Amino acid sequence: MDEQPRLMHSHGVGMAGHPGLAQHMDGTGGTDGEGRKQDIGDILQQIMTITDQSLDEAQARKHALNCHRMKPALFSVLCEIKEKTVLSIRGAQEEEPPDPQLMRLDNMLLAEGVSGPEKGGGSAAAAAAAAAAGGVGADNSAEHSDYRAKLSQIRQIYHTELEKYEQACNEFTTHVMNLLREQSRTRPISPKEIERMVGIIHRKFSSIQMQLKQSTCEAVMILRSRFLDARRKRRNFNKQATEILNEYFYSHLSNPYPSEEAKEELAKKCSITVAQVGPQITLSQVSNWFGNKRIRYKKNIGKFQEEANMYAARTAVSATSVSAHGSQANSPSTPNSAGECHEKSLLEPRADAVKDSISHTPPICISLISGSAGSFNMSNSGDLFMSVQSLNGDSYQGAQVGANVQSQVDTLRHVISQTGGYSDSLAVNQMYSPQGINANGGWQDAPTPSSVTSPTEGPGSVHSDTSN
DNA sequence: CTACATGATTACGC
DNA sequence: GCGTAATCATGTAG
Repeated sequence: MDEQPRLMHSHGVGMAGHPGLAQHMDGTGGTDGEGRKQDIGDILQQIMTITDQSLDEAQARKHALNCHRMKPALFSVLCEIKEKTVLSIRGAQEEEPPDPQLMRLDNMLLAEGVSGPEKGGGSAAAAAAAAAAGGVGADNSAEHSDYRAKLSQIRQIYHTELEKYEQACNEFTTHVMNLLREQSRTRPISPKEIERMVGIIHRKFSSIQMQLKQSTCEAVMILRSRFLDARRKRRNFNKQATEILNEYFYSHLSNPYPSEEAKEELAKKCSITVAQVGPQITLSQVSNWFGNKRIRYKKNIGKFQEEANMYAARTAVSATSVSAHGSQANSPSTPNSAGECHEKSLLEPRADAVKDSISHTPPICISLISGSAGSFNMSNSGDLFMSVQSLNGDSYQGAQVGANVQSQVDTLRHVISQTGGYSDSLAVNQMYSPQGINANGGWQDAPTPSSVTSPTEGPGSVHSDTSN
């Protein structure tokens, strides 16, 4: 029933609209269009008025509320209720302990010199890295500076990012605080809640910061591991350095444990000998070298026999020239290593033992000769010469020693050319067993033929320091 | 490319 | 902290 008229009405309205439009388009009926425009304008005006009115009204109401004498009390009550309901639930989470992971990251960044004071930290960390790698720290400055440069790069990026984050955090916090303060005029927002909100924002940003710290740490670790890897990279010592080390080793075969000073000496000498720009040889490298040498020599003496003979011969020659001429004019490296090191580091602490060995000197010489085929015995030659030198200093008859040595060298050469003559030595080994035992004492399990043959221990231990 | 040489590192004991 | 033994990883000669 109603349907019809309504439809009709709507239709009518629709139809009423259309003709107007058509008319307008036709360019006819302008007055009618003007009237409609006016209508729309009126409507808009009305709407605007209404909005303004309502806004004003709202403002007025808001103002009235704010100015209401009950407002502060009401507000505080509402706040209180809110605190009790919402905040108390979250209250437990409020005070979380400092994140251990974050602390770790912070500590690491500090240790690596990323977050510490400006320049010192970086180089300190580089030095630490170098120390960890077993280096001296002063060497490989090129690698060092490279490391430092990259570290400071990381550092810079880190600080820039951190600053950015902090700034963003502050901006956002300020913004939110303003917003909340503004809102607090209309809804119950206590300062405490604002504080809490700020806390949440800070936590969010600190989690972002943690990511930054984490990635910075990763970058530092990668850099560091590369730095260490670079150092770890093996480079063979050059021939001269190896010779110096070998000379020392074989001339102290009975006790191839250079003292700290001896190591320093050797390291210096090797580095100097490496006249080129090549890498310096550090103390730890000398230690490594001796460690490796000892173990490898011990494992396969046969393999090193020839080498041992060669160096023993050299040592003998140099020692001869030393004791015969009292100077080391020729071949700078060889006599030096045989001479200086012994005197300075290896001989001095064992002066009593050396004195002890005086009476044994001739037999030792014999042993040297006879045992030349076995590197172990050869080793004693070096020690022997060493003690001879010191004995010289102790006003032992130099001439006699010189003669002894000379004859040894001659025999040595002969024996070396033969490479046999080992079995003969056994008997003589017995004669100088103190020396052999010495060798066994300090350089114990050396499964050298001579060491095997060397018998008793009793007196040996007494003299064992001779070679030391 | 392979085998060996060799400097460096690591695990362990003292 | 040093030494040993084992091992890794690279250099080098063939």
